[in-house]
Amino acid sequence: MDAAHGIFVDGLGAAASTSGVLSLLQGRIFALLYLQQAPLALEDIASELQQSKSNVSINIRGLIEWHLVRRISVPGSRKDHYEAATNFWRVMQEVMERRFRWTVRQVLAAITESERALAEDGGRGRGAAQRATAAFVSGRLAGLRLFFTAVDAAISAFTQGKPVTADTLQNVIPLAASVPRQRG
Amino acid sequence: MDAAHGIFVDGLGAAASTSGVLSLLQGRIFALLYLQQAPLALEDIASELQQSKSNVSINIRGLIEWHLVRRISVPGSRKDHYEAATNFWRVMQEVMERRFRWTVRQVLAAITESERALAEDGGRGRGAAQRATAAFVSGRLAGLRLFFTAVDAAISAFTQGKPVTADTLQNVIPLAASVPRQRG
DNA sequence: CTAAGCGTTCAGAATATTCTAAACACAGCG
DNA sequence: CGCTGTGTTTAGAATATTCTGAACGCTTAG
Repeated sequence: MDAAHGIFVDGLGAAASTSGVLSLLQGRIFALLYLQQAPLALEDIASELQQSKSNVSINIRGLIEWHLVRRISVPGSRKDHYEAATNFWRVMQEVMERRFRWTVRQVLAAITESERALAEDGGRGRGAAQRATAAFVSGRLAGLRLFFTAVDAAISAFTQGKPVTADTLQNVIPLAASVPRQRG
Repeated sequence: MDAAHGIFVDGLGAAASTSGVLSLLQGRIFALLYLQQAPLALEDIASELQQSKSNVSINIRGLIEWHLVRRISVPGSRKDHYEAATNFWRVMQEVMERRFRWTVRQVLAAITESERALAEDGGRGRGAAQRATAAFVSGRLAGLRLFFTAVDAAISAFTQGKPVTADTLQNVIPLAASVPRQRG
């Protein structure tokens, strides 16, 4: 591996490790493959990056799931070979859907569950103070739902190639709990 | 903490832990504060979530940096109090800039460094094969740069409230290294 | 049918991260 | 002044993650 290649592998590895999507090693594997004209065998990747085959095997599976790497069969050889994919837009769609949107849905699900628990609880507590608290909580949940629903819609539009504006998001600002005096 | 509150805290904790932005505990802290009418002291948060004060202290610092929580001073008390912020758009801008965009810049920096190393190397190797390889690598780096530059611009536009379309991104598809025969 | 080559799985080692409790620093009160 | 109640720092414990090498199963060459 020459100098440029080494720098690229290290750089993408570092970027990947802070991405929240790929591991450091996955970044390195992709970088190695991306600058390669011919597909590489698992063993070649492992030795080039000084990692065990098992580790490369596991990490490369993730890269394939993100559509960042393709497994291809090379005629003369029994080994699996791999090459970098270059349709980055496809990868981005995948990340948007499977990671960001999934997290958004998790939040929405939590809100829904909390609202249900709150409603069931309404049959119990009776005091005026308790009703006021419930109303406050309900309002807060509604505010968060509004925002995350908008985010969900924005991601959906973006991945479908439609233009996206932030204006819905910008205007979702529930009232603060108190008038804060910021501290120095 | 009542049932609805508990569900919300657990749900946001789970969501946060897979977000790549917040830790599990940060998700829980925010959830706790968000459903609270009055600001809470550090100690209250720690005892409610069954964590040490030091741990809460460290995690809450991150929440403040993301503008998800505000530190406020309560007249009667010497303790620091905290309340949830509700300007989620602001938070999103921050995350876009400080996390996504930063990763994008890391990739662009890696590309630039690699290109420089490649150019310096050009003064050395002389064979036709070596020149062809260098040309290929150069093309690959250029392709990646194109895409990530577009992503950078898109993030920039989005955080400034301008509409964003994916069309630039969709069309950045460098040629594959080989014509792959996909394996079953 | 056997043996070799290959990728994957798995138990445990190596490493990184998260968390705690004790020590510390700093403020306000007596 | 010193004492008390704060938040922060820090060293190390607890936990989670990543990595390795051996074992396994599958395929194919001989």
